[in-house]
Amino acid sequence: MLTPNVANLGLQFSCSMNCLTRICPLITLRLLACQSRGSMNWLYRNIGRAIHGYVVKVGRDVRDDVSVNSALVFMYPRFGDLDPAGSIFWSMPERNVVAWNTMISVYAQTGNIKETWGLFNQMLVEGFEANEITLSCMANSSNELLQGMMIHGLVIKIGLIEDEIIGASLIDMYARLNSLVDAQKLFDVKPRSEMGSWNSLILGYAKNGYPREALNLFYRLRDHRNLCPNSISFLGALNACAALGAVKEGKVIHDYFVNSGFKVDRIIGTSLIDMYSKCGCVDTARDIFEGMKDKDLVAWSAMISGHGVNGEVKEAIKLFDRMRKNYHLKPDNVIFTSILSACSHSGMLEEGWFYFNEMKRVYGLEPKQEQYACIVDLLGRAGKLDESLDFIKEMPIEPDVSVWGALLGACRIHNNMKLGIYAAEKLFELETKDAGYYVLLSNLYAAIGRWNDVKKVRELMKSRGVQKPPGRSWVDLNGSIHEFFVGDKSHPQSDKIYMKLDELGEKMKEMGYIPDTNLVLHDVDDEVKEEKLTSHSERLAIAFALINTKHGEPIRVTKNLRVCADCHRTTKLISKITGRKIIVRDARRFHHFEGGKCSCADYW
DNA sequence: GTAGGGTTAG
Repeated sequence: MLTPNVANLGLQFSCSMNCLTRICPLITLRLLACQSRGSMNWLYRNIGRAIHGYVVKVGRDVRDDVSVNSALVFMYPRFGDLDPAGSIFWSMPERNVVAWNTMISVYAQTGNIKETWGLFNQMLVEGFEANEITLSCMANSSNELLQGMMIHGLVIKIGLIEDEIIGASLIDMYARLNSLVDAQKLFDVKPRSEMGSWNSLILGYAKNGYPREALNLFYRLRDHRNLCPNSISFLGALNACAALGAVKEGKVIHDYFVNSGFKVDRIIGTSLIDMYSKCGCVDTARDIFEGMKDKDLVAWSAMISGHGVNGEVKEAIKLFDRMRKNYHLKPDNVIFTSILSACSHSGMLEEGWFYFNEMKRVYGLEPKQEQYACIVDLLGRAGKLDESLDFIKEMPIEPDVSVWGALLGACRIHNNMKLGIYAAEKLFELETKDAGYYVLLSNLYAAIGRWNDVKKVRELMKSRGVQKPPGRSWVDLNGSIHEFFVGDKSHPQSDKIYMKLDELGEKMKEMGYIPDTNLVLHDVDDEVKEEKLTSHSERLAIAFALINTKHGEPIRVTKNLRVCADCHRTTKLISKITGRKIIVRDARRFHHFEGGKCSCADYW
């Protein structure tokens, strides 16, 4: 029985027309129940549509009911159908705050920031008063600090600053806008008993580049006299471990979760898949994934990208095909992004194009910036730079920073100065604050010795307040983290580390290795450049790990920036010389080095 | 009835 009808939904009533309104709450409840995100999604979608059909037919009282309509507005976007939500909302004969909130939250969740703010303004103009849920949604869809502060001000003015929902949303907002100090301040003045605030701040730190702080806060909560972590707190902690690549710490937290009596549900399961994948333990992630009873799109998504990011493209594609064949799940933009990026990082040009076309043809999904960037990347890495530019020119939407950035990255790989500089100009017109792009352009200029332009890029960064974080690499040795900066000599074992690097350097030179000094960003002579290169943070970390682990044991290193081409070559050689498996996770992906080769096949 | 916690490229 695949097509539900009203009879089997329990909505057949024998009541006269004037008591029709009585069934509205029941219909509303049924509609709201249609929001499973699991593998039964398709069935609920059919049920929801059937109920909607019934609502339209049964009579004006039901058709015009505010709750019923709000529930419909709420339901459709859960199935990815945004249009019906908008048209239902606008054709409602009367609306209340809940109806407005529902529509605002739909726009906020789908990232339509302009529409969200427009709706919010109109709601106020029409004389409705914002409540805690409205303002929580608005905090959510503030993507600039000024907007956020305005909402914060409004919260104070309306007298809702004590509200727990709002407190958590504001913390979340400040963290997302990279204003962790403000987030911490809000947390500090809140009554500490509010779990919402703890969780918001733990997640805020974890997701916004401060994983260590997230874990510290999580441990404070663990040791708290009156409170203990709930499953959301664990999400934050696992997220932080994923960001750190700290698999041992992650495993301890995983065990702690289970021993505390929590059940690994779909959400924690997905988070575990993500954590283990991002720590390079794809097998463990896979075990958890296979053990999950009801996998939804997000779980599949996490596992597919887990394979992709670890260089296992074939596995990623196999899994994607399995998902489409065996389940009634409709892939979304996120899954396609993972698949496309996996293809581009393995140079699978044809496959990438195939999936890009399939997105629209089979699933009716409109490609977004992310997917366009993937294709630009795909063409660019394969050396088809002109085709890549043509592709950008034909895009139906205005290319954003990520698209131009992908072209710039490809130009650097293939040393195409002219096009690279063009891409960079386009990129910087968009006023990005992402330091990585400035470094790319700077590298381009440095490679051809245009030091004046290198200086100009630096000045541009300064004037725009862009800061390049210093390169850091770290190793998790028996649960404690050892961290290294470029040229770092502060570690107690520093002498041994540099001796190890010298020893490896000699062996590498015997194998014909010549350092690529183009990659050092300073206007200095070659000897000094070489010295800087040999002390890149990941090399220090690798040498440290070699000294402190048993022979044959794999080495895991995490780096905050992307690994440079020279370190990549070097690590390949070190894996051959020492016979060790070296797993490096950089800011973007994994490199599994073994026997002189890397899983990324030199595409990254 | 409406919010908040899992997945995404460059």
